[in-house]
Amino acid sequence: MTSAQIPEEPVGVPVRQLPPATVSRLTLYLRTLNGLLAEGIDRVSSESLAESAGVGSANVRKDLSYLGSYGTRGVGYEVGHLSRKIAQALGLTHEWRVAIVGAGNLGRALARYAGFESRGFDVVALLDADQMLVGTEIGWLRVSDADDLETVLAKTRANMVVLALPGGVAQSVCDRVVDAGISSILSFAPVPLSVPEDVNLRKVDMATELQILAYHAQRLQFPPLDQTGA
Amino acid sequence: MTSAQIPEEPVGVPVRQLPPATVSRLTLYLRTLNGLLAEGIDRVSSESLAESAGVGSANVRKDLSYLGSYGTRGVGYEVGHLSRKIAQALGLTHEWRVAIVGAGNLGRALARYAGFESRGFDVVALLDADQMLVGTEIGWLRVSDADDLETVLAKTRANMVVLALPGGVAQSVCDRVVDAGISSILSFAPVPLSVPEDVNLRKVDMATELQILAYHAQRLQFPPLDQTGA
DNA sequence: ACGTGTGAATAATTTCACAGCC
DNA sequence: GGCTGTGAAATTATTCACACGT
Repeated sequence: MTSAQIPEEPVGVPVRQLPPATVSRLTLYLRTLNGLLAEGIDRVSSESLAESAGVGSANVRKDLSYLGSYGTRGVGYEVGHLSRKIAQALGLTHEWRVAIVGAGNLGRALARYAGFESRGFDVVALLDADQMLVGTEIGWLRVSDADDLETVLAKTRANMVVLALPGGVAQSVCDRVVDAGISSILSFAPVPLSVPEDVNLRKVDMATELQILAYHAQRLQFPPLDQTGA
Repeated sequence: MTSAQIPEEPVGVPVRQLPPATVSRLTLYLRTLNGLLAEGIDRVSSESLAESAGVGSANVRKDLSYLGSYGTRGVGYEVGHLSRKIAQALGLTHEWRVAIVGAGNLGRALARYAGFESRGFDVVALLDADQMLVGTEIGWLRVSDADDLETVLAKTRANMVVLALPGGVAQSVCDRVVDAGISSILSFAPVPLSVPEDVNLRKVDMATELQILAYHAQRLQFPPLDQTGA
């Protein structure tokens, strides 16, 4: 039983707009903090947060300062408290219901990915257009028919959608998702998608990441070749 | 103590180093260009590249100018040529052999992900510690025993490794991979990893992406209560 | 005309360095 | 002594605006 530590601040959302670079690092800090929590460690310095996130400690302190002054000078940060503050700033105190469209390899992997549940994202639906898959159980979900997209989204009150489908159909499904009123979309489709301005679209492309690695690897492994193109 | 800092490079040769932000956008342009190629479209403007990448056109032109002047004023860029130039700049003309460690849901999804092959990455091995999986066929690969990691990496001459495994074992496997001489690692493990400085590690965390979405969604749906004092 | 290429201007981000508090 | 919090400086990235070639 946790004794009364820090009085829960009556949510004031004292946070203004955070710099995008800060937002993405906050998720890294949060991950580290939750790991520390699990280990029972309750204090942490900007230095060690910095190390596990791979950034400088001044950067960490600056990021955290946007949330307010939750550290103790000469001591560090209290893990539980900081974790809660970051979660709050990121909007993770709300309930996020995620529908995954596409029950192929990736969609199935995502549907069973424990990391979602454990971090406050509730996977409420898994859809696919393939009639062979519709109705089958994957993880704890039954695959719904992608034809019923709008109905399923409404019924499950999903407020986020993950697109895990082939490039060919991504844009049309994306359009339907947008029309259904979803404004937060995470796409794993390896194609550019366009959405209205008020819709938030993030893209993850595994091959892209490998390409960036390739660029750096090339620079490490191979001497600067001179290639004056024909 | 590493003192690899170069205070200033008195270059006489054109600097080959690309800004990190440019490198990641180049992968987006490349994706678009390859799509255009497939459609048989052979010219493109910075404006339309910009649109599909979601950036400004001046940004595109600046990025491309680091590679040289491959556009034609008043006309645009020749799709095939530009595609090749970008691929070359990113080091995609080399042969990249990727070993995937972890044949769980995600590892399997990655092993069968067509996007790798089609973009010049050859998946040469899939490993797992689970004896139930070792020896089974996934996609066109037979799962190798993770105990034989070093041997498999050597035999397949893998030069990149993708970690698709649970957080608990990620660091130890990562260490072994590094010891085996791999210096380009893409991790999907939802934990911070530490590697020597000369090793290139990139991290993709699906939950992280959802968290960033959550932040923006929260700001859309629950407008910041404007109460600085009132 | 049109759209690239690019220096110059602006904005964002990171790093420095040190005052302030425990 | 140790470590946070934060203005100021440095660095990096984006945008502007227009000259230039086709």
